Amino acid sequence: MALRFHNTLTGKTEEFVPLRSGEVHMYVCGVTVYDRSHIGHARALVAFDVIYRYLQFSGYEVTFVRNFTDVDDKIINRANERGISAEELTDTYIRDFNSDMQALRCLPPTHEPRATQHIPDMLTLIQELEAKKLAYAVDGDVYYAVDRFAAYGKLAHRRLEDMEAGARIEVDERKRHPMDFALWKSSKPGEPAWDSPWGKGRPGWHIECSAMSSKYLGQPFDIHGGGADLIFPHHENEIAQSEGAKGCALARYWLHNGMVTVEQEKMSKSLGNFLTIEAALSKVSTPEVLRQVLLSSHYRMALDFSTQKLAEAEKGLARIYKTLARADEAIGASNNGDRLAESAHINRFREAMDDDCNTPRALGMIFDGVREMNRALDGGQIPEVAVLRSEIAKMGGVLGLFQEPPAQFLEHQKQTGLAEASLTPEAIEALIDERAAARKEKDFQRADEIRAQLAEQGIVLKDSLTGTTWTVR
RNA sequence: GGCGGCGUACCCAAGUGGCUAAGGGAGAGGUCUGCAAAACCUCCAUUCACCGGUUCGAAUCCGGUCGCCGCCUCCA
Repeated sequence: MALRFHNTLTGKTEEFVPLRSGEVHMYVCGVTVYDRSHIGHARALVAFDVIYRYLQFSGYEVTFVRNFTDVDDKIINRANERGISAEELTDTYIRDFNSDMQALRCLPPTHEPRATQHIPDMLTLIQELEAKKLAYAVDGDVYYAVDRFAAYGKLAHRRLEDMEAGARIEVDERKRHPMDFALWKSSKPGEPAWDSPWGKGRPGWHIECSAMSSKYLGQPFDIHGGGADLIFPHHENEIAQSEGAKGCALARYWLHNGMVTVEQEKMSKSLGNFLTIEAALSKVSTPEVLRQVLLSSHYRMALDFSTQKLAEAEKGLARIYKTLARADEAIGASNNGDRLAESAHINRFREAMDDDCNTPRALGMIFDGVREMNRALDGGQIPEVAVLRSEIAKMGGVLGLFQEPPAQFLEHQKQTGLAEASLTPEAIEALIDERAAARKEKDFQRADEIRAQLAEQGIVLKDSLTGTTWTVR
């Protein structure tokens, strides 16, 4: 089966055929850097990171562009509040963003352009629109004339007339049409400003994506992605700008991820229910746990975030890593199953991923593989184990999961759990020694007392031929 | 008001015309163990919000009802 994506533009799931064979050009809307990124951003970033990885896995050469919006009202206001420059503010949050991305194992895109570094490209584009009478200037501002673009509303599947009816639109007398949007805004004193044919000012929000996407990817390009909340107006306006100016399509496949909700409500600052990536990561033993949660539901569905989901993902990941650790021990460092032909697992994984990047189904395949691997381990079938181990590594590579050495993951989880318990490893070891002595004396009553005592404090003992080891919870 | 989506077991979550409704978590029993843990095995939805219809056959298509969510304003 061929790779298929759900395309917002057509409302259908379609086979993916890139413009140029073997190459994919993809643009994803990044973040506005005026604050820490939250788990809603993480959802979008991870979703498209997996799509990026899977396209590469499928043999495509991918050019992936993701922007930083580093000029906008929120940035200016926040910088003023703090008495720092907009640039200082955005530099700080770009650094934080990068560290979040690294933690979440998101691969760096091919290009990460910043809006402020592409002002001339935007000015050129606005002038093209003005020349085509798709834009008009009023007192140093420039607006896009939506009713001059016949296809306006085609992405969001709305008609201009319908939007006016119930919409909460601020009436701006200077606009020719209530839905007209700013391409260029005149600046007040003290605000970041660039020279333009219309006087000092700064770009509107949507124009940067139109300018930067075509600059790095050409037009049309293959895939344009972002959160579902960007469909209207942001992406609709990008289409109006780019297609209006160039007379050809902007992008062919429009992909949108679903929103993250908390207790059934979308995260937002006003509701006070947003959770930063940093805060979410502080609740888990390793960042992969958050990534696992994010990939446990299909990228287009709404995802209701909860600490329960984190806990379940933590257990699921631990199950996988435990098996991988067993496998690595059984196989030994030298041996590997890479040379062996791909088996049914990889093919079923591909089928799941080909189906609009169905990561929950793909994870199901992986858990199937894990069970099979444990069975092979129990049965001492090492060659089978080696093949499965290599397959799971490959599938994990596409999802950006199971990338840690298993022993390291398990140790990490142990440490995290231990931090919540009130015991030191030394104290635990001492009790284990005492228990070992008791067991040697066949004093099982005392031995069981120690087990129970530790269990009460969340420490689980595991006896084996080589001695007793412990884990948390 | 317009547009879009969702409602599947105790919880999470795939499946969108036809073999036994994936997978994970929780729970129950078993194998193993001095006892445990882990792992494995078995069980855990004759049923997919509800009501009609189409069909040889529907969770899946069509119509309607109820409930929830998102967008239409800055938003990933």
